[in-house]
Amino acid sequence: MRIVEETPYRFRIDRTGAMRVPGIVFAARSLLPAAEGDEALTQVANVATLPGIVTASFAMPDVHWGYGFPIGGVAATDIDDGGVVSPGGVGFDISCGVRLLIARDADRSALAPRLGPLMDRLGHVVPRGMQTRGVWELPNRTVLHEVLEGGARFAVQQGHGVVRDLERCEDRGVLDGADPAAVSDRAVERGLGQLGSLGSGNHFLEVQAVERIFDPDTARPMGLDVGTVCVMIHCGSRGLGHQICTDHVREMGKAMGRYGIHVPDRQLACVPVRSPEGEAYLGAMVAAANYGRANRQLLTEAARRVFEDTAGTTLDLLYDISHNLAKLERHEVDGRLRTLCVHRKGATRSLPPRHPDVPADLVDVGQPVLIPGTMGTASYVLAGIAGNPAFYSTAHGAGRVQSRHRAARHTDGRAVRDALESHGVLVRGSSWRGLAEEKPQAYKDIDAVTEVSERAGLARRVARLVPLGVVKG
DNA sequence: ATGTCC
Repeated sequence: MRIVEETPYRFRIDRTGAMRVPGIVFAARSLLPAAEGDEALTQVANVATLPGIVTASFAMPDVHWGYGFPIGGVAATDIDDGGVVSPGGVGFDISCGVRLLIARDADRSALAPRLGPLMDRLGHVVPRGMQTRGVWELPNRTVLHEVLEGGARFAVQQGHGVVRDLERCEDRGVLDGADPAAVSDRAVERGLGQLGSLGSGNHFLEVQAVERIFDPDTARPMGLDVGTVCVMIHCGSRGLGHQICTDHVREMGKAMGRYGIHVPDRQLACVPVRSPEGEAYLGAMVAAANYGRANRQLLTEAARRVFEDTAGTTLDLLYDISHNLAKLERHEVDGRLRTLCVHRKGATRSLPPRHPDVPADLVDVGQPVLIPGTMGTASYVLAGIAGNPAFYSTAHGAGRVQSRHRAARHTDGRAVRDALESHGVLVRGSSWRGLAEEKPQAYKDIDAVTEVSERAGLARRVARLVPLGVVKG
């Protein structure tokens, strides 16, 4: 496999073999994996073989190895030209995403004396870790089905939030087309008790402060200034989404042959979007997406109660965005407007100014793009820009450079906590093993990832946020 | 990511 440097921030994998389109990697030499034989870049090339794929198999600056598709991958298929949908292009944690809340009445210096008690309270009320119960244990399947169909909108209707929250959610907090019948009994069982919980791995709830503004004219309407206190919530659809992915990968693996589809990796199981199996997956995926959005909404309410009680401040939602999702979108390809199934796996949608799906009061600046770093490092707010070449997508995080296993091999989670606290970041963890797996050294440099995202023409940096305290899944 | 393998 040959990597061609098109510009310092854009690399091309030329078509070979069964590839239908080239691979395009937005990165810098310093972020690019050791080119030949790299697993993530091989996955970029594998994705390029999928039926109906258009333009290119894209990789974002945080690309790394994943299940079938790379994490940090974007692939769009033309649904009227045999285009497929692949659960591997969404990921196991369907609708995993980020929301950012802004504290209205307390800046960093005002909050400082109360940070310890605040983190203690957050640590007490935010459910996290494997197999945890959520803050809203659903009484029965009927209510769960309402979550699957209504997402964050249903949560707000039930009193868990305010209407303004929905104006700042992707798709106003709910995607149409959920099909609870395509969600297995086992997925439902797993989903009943976990709504309003972080989970584990890289998921977190973090108290942050704006440390630097890159673009004041965009930061101002977003409500961000140096010293502004924020809460970032990163979580997904827990066991429900995981089970849906597992179920539908299995079904697609069996059905693929009937559609004459052959892929270079069985983890790329896929079927045409316009097929019974494809529609079933998308209906179940939308249900999980709505569950993930309701999950973040419930955790928002838990954080709000703590901030109001402990610091006397209200939390306003800046934006909520998923970075693991496939969406049917209209895009112009080769001069023709087409309906595409855009897979974003570890990639953030980033709509430009004046796009109709950007919240009305932010339409002049573009969609907020939320990019968390790893525990103890910075996170970023960016804004979508016109001319994004990857179906309006950009990076989603720092991106791993070490596997979980390698990260934890010679590291004690206590040492990770101590190092963070010595830098003034309060840590409320879930497991020592988990902290070791998430040590900052296991990830790429988030400053580099976001700088390259900007230089590659994917988005523009607005603000850099630093952590004050982290509740870790 | 995940009742870290039905």
